[in-house]
Amino acid sequence: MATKSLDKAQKEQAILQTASLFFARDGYRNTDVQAIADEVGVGKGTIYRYFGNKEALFRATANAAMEHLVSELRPILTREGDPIALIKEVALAYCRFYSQHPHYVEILIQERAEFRGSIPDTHLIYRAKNRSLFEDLLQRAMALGLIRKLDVNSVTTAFANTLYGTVVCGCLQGQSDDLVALAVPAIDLFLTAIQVDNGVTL
Amino acid sequence: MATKSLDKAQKEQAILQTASLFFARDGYRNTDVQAIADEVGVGKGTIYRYFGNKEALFRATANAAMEHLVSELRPILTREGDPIALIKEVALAYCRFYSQHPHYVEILIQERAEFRGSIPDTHLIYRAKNRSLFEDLLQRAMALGLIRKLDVNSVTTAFANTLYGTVVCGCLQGQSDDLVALAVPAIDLFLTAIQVDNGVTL
Amino acid sequence: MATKSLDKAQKEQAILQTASLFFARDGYRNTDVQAIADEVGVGKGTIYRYFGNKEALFRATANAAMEHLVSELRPILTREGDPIALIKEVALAYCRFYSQHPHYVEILIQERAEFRGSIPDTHLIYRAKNRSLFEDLLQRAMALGLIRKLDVNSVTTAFANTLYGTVVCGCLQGQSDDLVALAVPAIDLFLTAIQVDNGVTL
Amino acid sequence: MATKSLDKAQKEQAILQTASLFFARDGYRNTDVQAIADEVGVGKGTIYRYFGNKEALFRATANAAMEHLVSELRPILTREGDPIALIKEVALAYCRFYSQHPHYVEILIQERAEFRGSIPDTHLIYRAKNRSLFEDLLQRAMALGLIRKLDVNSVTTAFANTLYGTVVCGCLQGQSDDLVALAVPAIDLFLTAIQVDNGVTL
DNA sequence: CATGAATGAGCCTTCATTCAT
DNA sequence: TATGAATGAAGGCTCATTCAT
Repeated sequence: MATKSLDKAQKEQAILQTASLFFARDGYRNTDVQAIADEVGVGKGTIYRYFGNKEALFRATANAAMEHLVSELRPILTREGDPIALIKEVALAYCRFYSQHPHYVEILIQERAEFRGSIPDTHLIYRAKNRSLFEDLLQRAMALGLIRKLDVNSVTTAFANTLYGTVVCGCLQGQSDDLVALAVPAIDLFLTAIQVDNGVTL
Repeated sequence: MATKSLDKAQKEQAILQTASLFFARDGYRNTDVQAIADEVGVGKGTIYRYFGNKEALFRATANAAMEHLVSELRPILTREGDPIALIKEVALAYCRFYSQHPHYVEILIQERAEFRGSIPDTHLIYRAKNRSLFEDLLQRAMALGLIRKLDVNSVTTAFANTLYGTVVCGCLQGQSDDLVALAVPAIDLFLTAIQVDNGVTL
Repeated sequence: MATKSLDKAQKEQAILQTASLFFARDGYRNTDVQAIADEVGVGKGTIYRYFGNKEALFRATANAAMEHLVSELRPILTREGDPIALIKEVALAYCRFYSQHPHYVEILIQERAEFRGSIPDTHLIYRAKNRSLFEDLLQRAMALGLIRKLDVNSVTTAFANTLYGTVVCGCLQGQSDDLVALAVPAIDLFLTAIQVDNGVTL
Repeated sequence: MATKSLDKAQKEQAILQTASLFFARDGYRNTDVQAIADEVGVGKGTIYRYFGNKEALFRATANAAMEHLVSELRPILTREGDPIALIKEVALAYCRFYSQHPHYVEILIQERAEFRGSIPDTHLIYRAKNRSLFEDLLQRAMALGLIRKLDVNSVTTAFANTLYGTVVCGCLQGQSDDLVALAVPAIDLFLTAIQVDNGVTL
């Protein structure tokens, strides 16, 4: 055949892709590196050559998942426009992302389960790296008088945790294909709570 | 000596307790049943006699954790009084519980990681069994005109997911000893959102 | 109940009986002493009190089987009458015995399989103890001129091995309920061969 | 070194050979796969790679034994010449084979003891596959008027069982190095019985 | 005497990782 | 550079035996 073998980058991507699916479907510990190699069509040694060991391979999949997520959310977070609308939009995009890639949720759970404590959670690293963008949105909304004076940090954490809880529990309950619908009430409650004129001081 | 050895129930509890800590600290797959036996001071065979196999032992710890949680929340959920106050109280109790028993969070994560799909998640079974009590509180509050007309089911789910996300992410970030403080903003946002006179229609 | 528990001898017999069936059905190594105890309805400790250990229990079943066999064959071997007829009769009785108690065949195989070499085979001990009775029959027949001059020892061994082979292979092939029919041709060939007037010198 | 390690087929043979000896000497259940690996000088994993599991390894030894036996008997069974002489020759070869490889007898016993019923006995499978060759010899002898009119099937079974009984009992009695001498009387009795001019109708 | 809970040595099997080709 | 055969540490589970009650 013409392209008998993929080039290095393509092969790495193929391994990552397959590993991701296997880790999500079978769990980290139940996934045999050999099975990934067989599925991709490379030797087991190649995987070790590319990724060093099983743990590193796994982490690479977790990172790729988060990179993927960020690549979808960043454009929204950095877009001009009504901050309230953007907050809603990014929240929905977050849910839609996991709805389209439910195995990423499993990856996050697997990571925590297997490596709890030994290294910082990839999910939280990415949250930390990007939360300032979300906080900027809140600041902007506050400056425009669209939302009440709130502790931006606490509210960001609360919202992030709410979305996380919704996505994870939704997937656990087999509603991964409808995470958006599941999240809408939670998002609306959040927006309701932060907006002005509700006569309540938080 | 008087109490040379524990009675059957005590021994079972001791095994469950130790298993719980080991599973939480090392993960399900990284925990050697022998290590649990050694720590408890019984033979490995005794553990197998009591629980059948490693998986059953693990599930027993997950169940015990949930029973424990329920035993703390039920009295609040079934208490008379201001529903809004009770909602807040039960949410705080939920967080306090996990703050005091952070390893239970790990147990839930481990369960999902290892047995995803093969059996319904213990956490969700318990949530399902007890959610009607929470919904009753919302209904009561609604009847009293304390909160807006909302879809009780959706709101319950949203709130449960929020608390779950807060607890899990809090533990992941090493803030397990202060889950209550972490949750307060989220709880207040929720209460703000559902209460009347905020001029917003959900 | 009146006879709440069996007396010592009865209990020993019951254990032996059950052990025999279990060892034959499941094999020595696959038989759990606990299972025997449960089936008999006694404590496991009782079995150990009566028989010492699993191996001794097994040997006791092998011995009982052989005692049983001998108790059926002896009367024939020691009976007066036509030696040729008695030879045939004892051979048929041997086969009939195993046809009626096919699990004894398994016991013999199990014994050999598990204890090969470590102790003399029960089956062969009994054969040795009783072969002189068979040889007496041959001597008698020879003295009466009914059979040719043969080496009694060799012929006895040859016949015993033939019957053994027939019984064992018959059972292995699932023809344990018809060992007699299977043996008749072999027995007749044997009788034909040893009798006079066949013009052949062995 | 030139032949640093054995090639695949050689290694498989070495494992089979060693396994065969261990299973025969210690019994199936008492043989530790690790011990075989150590003796052969390979890792335990290698054995599992080659044979899958302990049972399959065992069955492979049983099959190899039978293939070996057949490879020795077939040339005789298919040779031209005096059928009576060939019958005697093949019988002697059968005994000589087990005399030279007495551990194969143990393998057959072990197989039956451990797997009774769960799978057809290897020994009997091979007997079934090759008995027609022996029956052909009998037919030929009958056609030539060398032996009486007999039921070929019954006689074949009788003879096979006789040889089996002789070999097994011979080995059990520690006479494995002289099975041929042990069998000669039985073989001669058989040949005497089937040949013509003995004035008896079976 | 009888019991059966407790024990722990023993063994099969898996799979991450290595390294000779 | 790619491969995949070989490795062996690790761990789940069983069950004969003991002994306190």
